[in-house]
Amino acid sequence: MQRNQNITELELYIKSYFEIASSKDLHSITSLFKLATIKKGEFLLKPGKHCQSLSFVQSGLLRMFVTTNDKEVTQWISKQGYFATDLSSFIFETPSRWTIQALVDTEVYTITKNDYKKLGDIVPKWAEIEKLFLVRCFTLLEDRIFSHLSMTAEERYNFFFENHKELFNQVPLQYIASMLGMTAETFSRIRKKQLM
Amino acid sequence: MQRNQNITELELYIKSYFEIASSKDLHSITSLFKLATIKKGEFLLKPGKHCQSLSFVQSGLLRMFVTTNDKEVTQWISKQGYFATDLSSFIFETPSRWTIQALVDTEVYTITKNDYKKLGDIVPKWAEIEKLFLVRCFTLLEDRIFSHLSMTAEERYNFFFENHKELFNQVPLQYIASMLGMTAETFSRIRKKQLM
DNA sequence: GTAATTTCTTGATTTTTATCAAGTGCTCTA
DNA sequence: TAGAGCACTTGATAAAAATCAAGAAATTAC
Repeated sequence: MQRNQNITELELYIKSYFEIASSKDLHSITSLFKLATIKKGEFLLKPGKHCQSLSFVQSGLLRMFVTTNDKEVTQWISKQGYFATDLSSFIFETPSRWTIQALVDTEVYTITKNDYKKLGDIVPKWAEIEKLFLVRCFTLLEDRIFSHLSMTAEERYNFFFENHKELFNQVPLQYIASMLGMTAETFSRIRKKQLM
Repeated sequence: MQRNQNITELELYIKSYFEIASSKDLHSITSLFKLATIKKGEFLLKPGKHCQSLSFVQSGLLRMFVTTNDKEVTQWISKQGYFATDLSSFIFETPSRWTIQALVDTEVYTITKNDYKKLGDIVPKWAEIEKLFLVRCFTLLEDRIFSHLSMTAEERYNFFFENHKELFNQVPLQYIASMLGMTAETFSRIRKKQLM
């Protein structure tokens, strides 16, 4: 029962985005994802390693970041219903550039590279589903670039706040600041302004 | 002869990035792309339209941009060996967000949505090639976001200059400035500094 | 529950970048 | 070849954002 309920998030996700998938296909896909728990502070991926898995966040939060000489840059925070991986490393089997770390105890449905490769054989429409998924991701990144070309820090703050309110009291704000391309101080001042 | 030489760029591209494709597959793919010429100033795509085609630049330059109330934002400039399309519109058949316009007379190899759909049936490994292509694009965008999270305007200028020198005397510089997320004035000042 | 650590805020200051306003030079065209 | 439009530069100024330095507040560890 608990098990069924857990799998629901991932199934729901695929179902809602890819109507294309039949119930049978849906089950073929999700059954290859294994539930795992990552404790707060633990790492799902470290830079230089080959990323061997693709994870779907069932609950909790994962942060993807890079540490350069002087500073740490947060690229993305995956909340419930989002995926986390170093896509390039996962697909091309190159060394990973990102660190992925749990911000809180996090439940993930994880598929290994090996099982991932099987999907094409098992699920007739997998190629199509995968394509649609990748294009969706591509478009999100395109939008994010656009936000840096056309918006001020304050506009990016507001836009992100509208779409991810719940993160603002679950995540150290410095990480959101970094992800939006501003310092923690600037973030703090914008935040104050918006709350008044 | 001329014809053979022309097709080469696209074939070379696919060949060099996707070793996976056999000569036969290669020809199946490229033969669906039709050569077309877009005169300087003409449009390949206008916002609101459904993007019906994917184009590969054989020679010339295409600019992808958005016009908002107050300003025009250049998202990308496709030079020889690059593709141009509104990917989201092309795949999901939604209204396009971008304008794509030729900066100079431009030769493109273009495939229609209809023909594109056939590729999966004609080329056994198409799904794999397409996936690799999309992941490559995804990674480029990821890098671009990272550049906005971690670099100053000057660093972005230098990085782009290193990788796309030839654009600097082929394209109105204001477009490159916009694409890098800075004003034409800032771009001009950085440029002066680098030339001295 | 208290100390230690981390996160967040605030103020002062500097740096970066945008904006505004001219002016120069180039290119295309008639 | 004159002149109309662009594209680019330059300077002065304003605005945005970063940096530096304390402190306050919250969280974690003991």
